[in-house]
Amino acid sequence: MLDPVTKLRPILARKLSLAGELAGEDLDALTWAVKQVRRVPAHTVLIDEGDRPEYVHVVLEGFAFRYKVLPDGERQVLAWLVPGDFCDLHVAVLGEMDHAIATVSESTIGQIPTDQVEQLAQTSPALSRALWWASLVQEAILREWLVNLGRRTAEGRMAHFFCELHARLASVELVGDGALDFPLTQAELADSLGISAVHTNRTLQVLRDAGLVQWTGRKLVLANIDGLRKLAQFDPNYLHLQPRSRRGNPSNAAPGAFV
Amino acid sequence: MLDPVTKLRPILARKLSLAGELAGEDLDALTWAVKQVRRVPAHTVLIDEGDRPEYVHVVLEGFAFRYKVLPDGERQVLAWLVPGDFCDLHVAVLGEMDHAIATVSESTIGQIPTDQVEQLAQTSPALSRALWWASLVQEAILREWLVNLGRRTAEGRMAHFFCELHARLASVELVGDGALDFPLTQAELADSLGISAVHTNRTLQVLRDAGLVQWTGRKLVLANIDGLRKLAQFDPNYLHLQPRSRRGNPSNAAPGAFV
DNA sequence: CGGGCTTTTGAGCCAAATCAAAAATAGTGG
DNA sequence: CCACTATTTTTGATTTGGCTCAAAAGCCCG
Repeated sequence: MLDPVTKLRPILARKLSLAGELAGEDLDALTWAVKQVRRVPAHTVLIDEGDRPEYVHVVLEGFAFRYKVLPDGERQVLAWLVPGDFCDLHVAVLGEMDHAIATVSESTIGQIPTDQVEQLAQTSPALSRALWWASLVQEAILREWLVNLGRRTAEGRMAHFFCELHARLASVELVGDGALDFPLTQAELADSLGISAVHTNRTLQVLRDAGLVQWTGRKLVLANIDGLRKLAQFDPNYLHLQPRSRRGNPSNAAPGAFV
Repeated sequence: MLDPVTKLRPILARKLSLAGELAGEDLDALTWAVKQVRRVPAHTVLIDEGDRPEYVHVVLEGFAFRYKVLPDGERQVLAWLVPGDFCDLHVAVLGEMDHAIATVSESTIGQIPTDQVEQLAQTSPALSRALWWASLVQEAILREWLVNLGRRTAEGRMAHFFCELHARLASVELVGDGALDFPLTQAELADSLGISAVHTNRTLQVLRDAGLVQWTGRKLVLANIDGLRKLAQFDPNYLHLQPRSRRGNPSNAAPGAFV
């Protein structure tokens, strides 16, 4: 279980540092704006379609996911939200939610009053920019998912999903030598990849038998990341994780940088 | 051909009025910020993956589209940009483009220097909010497309695409009794729907034979919108086009409102 | 009127869906 | 700690939606 006081700030810091430099005071202000830290059971709806939330939610521990359910009952997962991710930074502008968000695993969720976020953003351009960045990266991920569903086979989609989650969790230091938390069922994975649950199972077996991944309990091990990346045609550029000044490792970069 | 001076402002006005009230001065400021209005041929790349654009592009006439191309040559269209849509409002925050944008038809494109947009947004909260709204609606469309590719059949996808385009063009007053401009080839439609060109053709025939659509030349007629909406399970909520105070037509709404 | 797109058709094939049932796991309460 | 459920995973058999390859027909436009 997370200790709100000592762990909240580091999580926000790790995440937002990816957007660029951020002053300590800005981080403090954001940390203090988190009015509640709730412990939420697995499979709990945090925000439902049609809601007009008064709080911005931040995932601090555990996994949550965006999703939509069609009239015929089909469900599509739209995004996975991992520690450091904001759930609904900008709903206020749109008015009401056009999708729902729920936890998969038991999670710790921070809540910031919507108006306080707006106020903070107005006070600090750097913080505003960092929150923007977080929001735009989520949009970039959405675009890549569209490519995933539109133009990759089941194997490619799954491999891509694993690579992305690995990269995202690694960026907030939640990967211990290739092993990451993976509290999903195969049915939930299926709804993320746009394939059936049965086919998800069979596709998974292919990746397993090829020695690419191991999935035991709620732990996922990417046993052969290069193989997965190749299979997935994975290019992490869209995650915008590398410092903006150093993209593509140009020859004039300092040797050893970012190793 | 568009007359920059007399038509630019109305296009921006129609689009941004959907976000809520906007003062005349704000619109003027934005209009004046458009430094260039370019006439661009069909099939021209406006911004490429990896670019760091100095201008924000606005479509004034014609259609453009976002897309990504995979190493194996597969292409996925990520979004269609129609008159009033901004192409790259916020790339500055992310640094570089993770996808490309090109025209399909001959188009008129307005260009606003990136720093001027930022400055305008800082000066006018209302304008800032309107631009935000435009950006977030594009994200909402992206989410719905994910549902489309993940959980609808080819027929449903195509019907949904037609319904969406109709709604979007109608919102900027570009639909004349069910007929809309549709300058795509079937191959481009295929890359939008995540299906093959051949299957696109056959799916189209099904919709045509069912009397749902007519597509001749570059004009598309939705002959049976209700039928299309049903087939597509189309719910326009995600476009966030209705005034925020009046969602779902509650019983206390004035009779005849929004007819 | 000819050459390059775009659309259409045909035939065969394959990836993934569906339906159904068995095996394995994970919880839960006694 | 074990029996009893409920969920999750796995397997099998069959069907189908959509893909590929290839060629023909239709268009547009100089």
